[in-house]
Amino acid sequence: MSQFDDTFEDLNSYLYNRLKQEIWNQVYQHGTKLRQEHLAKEYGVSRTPILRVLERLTAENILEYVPRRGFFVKRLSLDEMLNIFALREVLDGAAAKACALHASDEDIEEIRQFFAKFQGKWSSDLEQEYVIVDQQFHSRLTKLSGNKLLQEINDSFSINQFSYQKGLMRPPIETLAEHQSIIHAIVERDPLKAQLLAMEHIQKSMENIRLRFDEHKFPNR
Amino acid sequence: MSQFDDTFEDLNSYLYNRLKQEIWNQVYQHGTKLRQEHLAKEYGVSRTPILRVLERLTAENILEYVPRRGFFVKRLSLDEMLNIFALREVLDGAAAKACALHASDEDIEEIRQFFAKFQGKWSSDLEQEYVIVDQQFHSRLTKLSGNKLLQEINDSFSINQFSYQKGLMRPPIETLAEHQSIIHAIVERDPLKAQLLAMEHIQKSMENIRLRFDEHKFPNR
DNA sequence: CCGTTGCTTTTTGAATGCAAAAATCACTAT
DNA sequence: ATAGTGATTTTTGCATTCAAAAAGCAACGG
Repeated sequence: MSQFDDTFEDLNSYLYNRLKQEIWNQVYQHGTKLRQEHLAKEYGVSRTPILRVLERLTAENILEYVPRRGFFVKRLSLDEMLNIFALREVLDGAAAKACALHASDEDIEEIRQFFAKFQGKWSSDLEQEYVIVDQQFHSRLTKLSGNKLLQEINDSFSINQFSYQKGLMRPPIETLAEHQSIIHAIVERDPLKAQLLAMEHIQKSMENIRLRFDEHKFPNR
Repeated sequence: MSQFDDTFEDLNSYLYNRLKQEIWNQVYQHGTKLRQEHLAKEYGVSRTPILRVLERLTAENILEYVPRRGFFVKRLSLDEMLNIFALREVLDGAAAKACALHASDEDIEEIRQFFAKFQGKWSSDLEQEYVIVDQQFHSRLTKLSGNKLLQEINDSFSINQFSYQKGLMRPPIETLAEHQSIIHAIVERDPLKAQLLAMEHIQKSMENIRLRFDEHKFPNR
């Protein structure tokens, strides 16, 4: 795995990946303060390399830094969540458009196969797998757009972490159809259509968040 | 100025702003290696706070970090430049749309006045001022969109630094008209039109970069 | 019972020290 | 000259230290 390479290559990026992963996995809850000494002990290093990582994750908007107080796992308000989706709308739109324009035929063929295994009946296992493939699909489109900035932005600002949280996803049946139609537009090399469909796709997810929030006031915090 | 507040508030953000500014002002050329000791002496501090800042600017894509080698002022290739504009196209589009939708009447009135002083004849002074106002205009739209993420992204990834570099700007006469029509669409509360015009506006700047690059191979090594 | 005050402990911010890697330079041999 | 080699200097990476700020806590008074 690439995580192992990082281990030997460079302590800094190893710690970075590890902490980011643990935040992702909710080892540290939203709002938690990350004490430097604690992390240092946990990872068997001193505070110095920890601080570098904290600084970096802060710049990526995954942590929040309050001078003289410390670093906290960022807790997202409804507004911030909606902002993320408003952003994803245009980013994923741009990625889909660029794919339709620039991706190679082989890459497009690969995309076409992405959801092949989800044609039959749904099972609980399959639904779980779908969440992963969904995420891979979006990240693949971003990659194939050829715009590295798009990738970097998606990795920052908690965008990916947040978008695929448990409890926020729409039912696969809904989103599968949307994914298929985006793929279709890309296969047809119709940039505008791909863009608009990708944007609608995210808009609907955004609407979903809004609804859930209104209902349960969110089981978070 | 807010820069002064930062000075007294927090060494970290003071150093951050200062170094960022100096990179902006080309005190350190693209590609230059930033030696920690040198910066520490320059700013009269130790390497520790410097390192934090370097780490942060790296996450913002303004510096490049090579393990065991150091931090370098990032040099942008043509592709990276075009990527920035491809991104700005959708970001500024989203901002303009959000303004047309959500900005208050007072804020819109303020925007309407932005380019009032550029109605008459052009002078060299006025052209210089226009560059500033241009930048303020775009950043104002982003702010009024109400989406903080949009602002943060524009501040990161060298997007703003790069977009308003000397030598990349189009003639004011061209862009002024485009700015006016974007403003008009916002005043009319026409989100779609505002979005499309903003996107076209950036597209044209992108085309401009491409042309310049073809011509002179760019006077940037 | 709650809030305030002052003391103790914890945690952060920044400087310093030291080992290891990288860069530089001088020297040699081709 | 040029390429290659080894010694010296510089620079980075990480640990440690210490002062200053913040958090925690206990005694006190309302």
